[in-house]
Amino acid sequence: MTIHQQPPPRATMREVATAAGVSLKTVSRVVNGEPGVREAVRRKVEAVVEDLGYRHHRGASDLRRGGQRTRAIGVLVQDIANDYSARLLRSLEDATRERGFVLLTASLDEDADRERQLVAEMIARRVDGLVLMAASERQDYLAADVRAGLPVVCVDRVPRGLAVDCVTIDNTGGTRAGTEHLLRHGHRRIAFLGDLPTIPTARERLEGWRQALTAAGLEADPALVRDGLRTVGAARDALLELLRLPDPPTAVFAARNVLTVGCLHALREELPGPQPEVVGFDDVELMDLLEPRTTVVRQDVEAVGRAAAELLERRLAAHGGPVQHVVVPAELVVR
Amino acid sequence: MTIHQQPPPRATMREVATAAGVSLKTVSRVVNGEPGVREAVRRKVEAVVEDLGYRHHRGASDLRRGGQRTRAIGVLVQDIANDYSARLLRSLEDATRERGFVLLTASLDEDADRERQLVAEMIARRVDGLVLMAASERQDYLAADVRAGLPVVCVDRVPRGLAVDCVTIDNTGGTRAGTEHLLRHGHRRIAFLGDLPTIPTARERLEGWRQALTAAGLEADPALVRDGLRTVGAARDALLELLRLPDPPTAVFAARNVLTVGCLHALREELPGPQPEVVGFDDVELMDLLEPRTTVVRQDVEAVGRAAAELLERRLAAHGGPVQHVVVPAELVVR
DNA sequence: TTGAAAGCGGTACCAA
DNA sequence: TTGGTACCGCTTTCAA
Repeated sequence: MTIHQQPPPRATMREVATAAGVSLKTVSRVVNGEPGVREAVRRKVEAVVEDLGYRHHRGASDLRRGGQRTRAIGVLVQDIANDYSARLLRSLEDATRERGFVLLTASLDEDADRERQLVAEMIARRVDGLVLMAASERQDYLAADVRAGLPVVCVDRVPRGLAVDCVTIDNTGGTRAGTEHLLRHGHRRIAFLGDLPTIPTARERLEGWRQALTAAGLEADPALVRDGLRTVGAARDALLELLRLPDPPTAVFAARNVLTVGCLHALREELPGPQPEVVGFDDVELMDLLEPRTTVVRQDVEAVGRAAAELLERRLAAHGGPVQHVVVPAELVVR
Repeated sequence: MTIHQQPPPRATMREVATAAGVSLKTVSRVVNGEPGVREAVRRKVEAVVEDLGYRHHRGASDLRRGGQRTRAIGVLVQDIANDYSARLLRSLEDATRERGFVLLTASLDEDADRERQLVAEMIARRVDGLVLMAASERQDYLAADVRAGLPVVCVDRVPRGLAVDCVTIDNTGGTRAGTEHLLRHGHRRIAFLGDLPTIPTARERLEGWRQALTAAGLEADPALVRDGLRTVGAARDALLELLRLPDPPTAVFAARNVLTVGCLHALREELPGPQPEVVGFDDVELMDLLEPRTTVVRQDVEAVGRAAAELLERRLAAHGGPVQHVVVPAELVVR
């Protein structure tokens, strides 16, 4: 017979108080480092705390203090396993750690339902604020909570239907710069590989490509656009397909790190014509060591995280004030 | 003059009850989807909930339910921005999401003090369990909490001074396999680049290198070992230095992803002699496209996450039972 | 310096 | 089907 011995429940303040022969309130004072306790009493209580393995219960404490301050921030990103999301998370962690914040994190996978569900979960847990890399088209479902004082900062994507602070990369400008780089190299037929067109960021990058071509007096040929690409394999296949066109591109702009990797894989295949030049959005480790050299538009993810943390803390300190939109410039890294 | 208008506090169940003209308990029933409420009343309450923007307060609920179930898991990894940690996190997320768990995440940066501080923080927040990629040498400071029923699973590193479940990679075996691969290629002087020797994982990998050499009847020359390496640059410099030895290595085993990248950078430099063959622990994206082809020991991070989640849930369901140690095999990917 | 009692936002038990 | 009351673990107020 297996007996599942329930471990003894954790000691509470009351138990510490009883064991130390003092009142509950005195224990509270000691645990919170408040003054007004005789040194001898304080020592006695601390000994019992140690002895009973007492651990402060933040939930109960927060509840009683009432002030809606859990010192937790909810962070919803696309995919924690993706380098971009992971680095953003890390930079948020660094920017908030010293003030004692803890991060509740989750991945959305471009799923709007998951976003709403997780946002609700975070709110139920009374996070002090929310950093959101939205998967949904519109975030108006958050309006009531924002009105109720929940600080929200959208990152990477501009909020729609909701007036909150946000931090984005200059997607259009970055893509334009990358495309112009290819134009300067004499390319006239430049393909574009993009993510789901439902993602604002993806649309902005497509727009940058279009702007660069138009400004150069070229037609933005729709036949050279492949979007809705989400994986390395899809990008690879798309590029190979483009190269088999009657009038194939001589260069390609890959609008996301995963897609750039896909292009580089495609270049290893038997190509029907000359090797196209690749420029990608997002730098990827080791790419600087690869032949052919691939120029990239690099985003300063750490700056995005820092800015988001700053905006959040400002709202945390004082609700109100106009909504802010920080645009972090993208840098062209020519290789 | 700036007025910081405090937003109205969130509506409570009591307020919903008053507004709906029912008792507090009835609202609780509706919110929790409990039976025993007339359809008309339920609808009325739901309307008021919507109207007042009521949001359930999990903290208060958990407190009253008492059962120590916050449905939150604390995950402490080395560095969220590192690919390995990020993928582990993601696989833990996937494995626990369906059961409604939320992840509290933080990076330790090999800092034992930070580990203790963050563990305390997690416990104060009453996480249901802890996944720990330890930075500390010994985890005995957790003994009281484990005895009190806190499920802890150590990942990547075997716990010391604490009897808890753990999931590790076969570091020694993986490194041995990688080193044997180099021996088969005829190499006799094989260098080893490793992380801080205080990290058990790093020591195990060094041991694998040693075992392979000894088994081949060779001396494990300490002059060919460089450890304490933490960055790409440090690994690069270390390899270049080794290659300038009077009797330089003809091959090198890099014991971590960052160090392998460093080696690949070194190969781009002006080398004093022939190019050494590199084998690395951890696969890195794009490495398969690089020349020279680099063989790697690949770890199944997702399997580690799944196993950790499984062990955790087992403890969550029923405390007790013998401590388990899952070893995930490492795979040699020959290129 | 110390403690008793009330209450934070909910849930459980039992009575109506 | 509904509601009153006690209470989860802690902090606050105020009195001793």
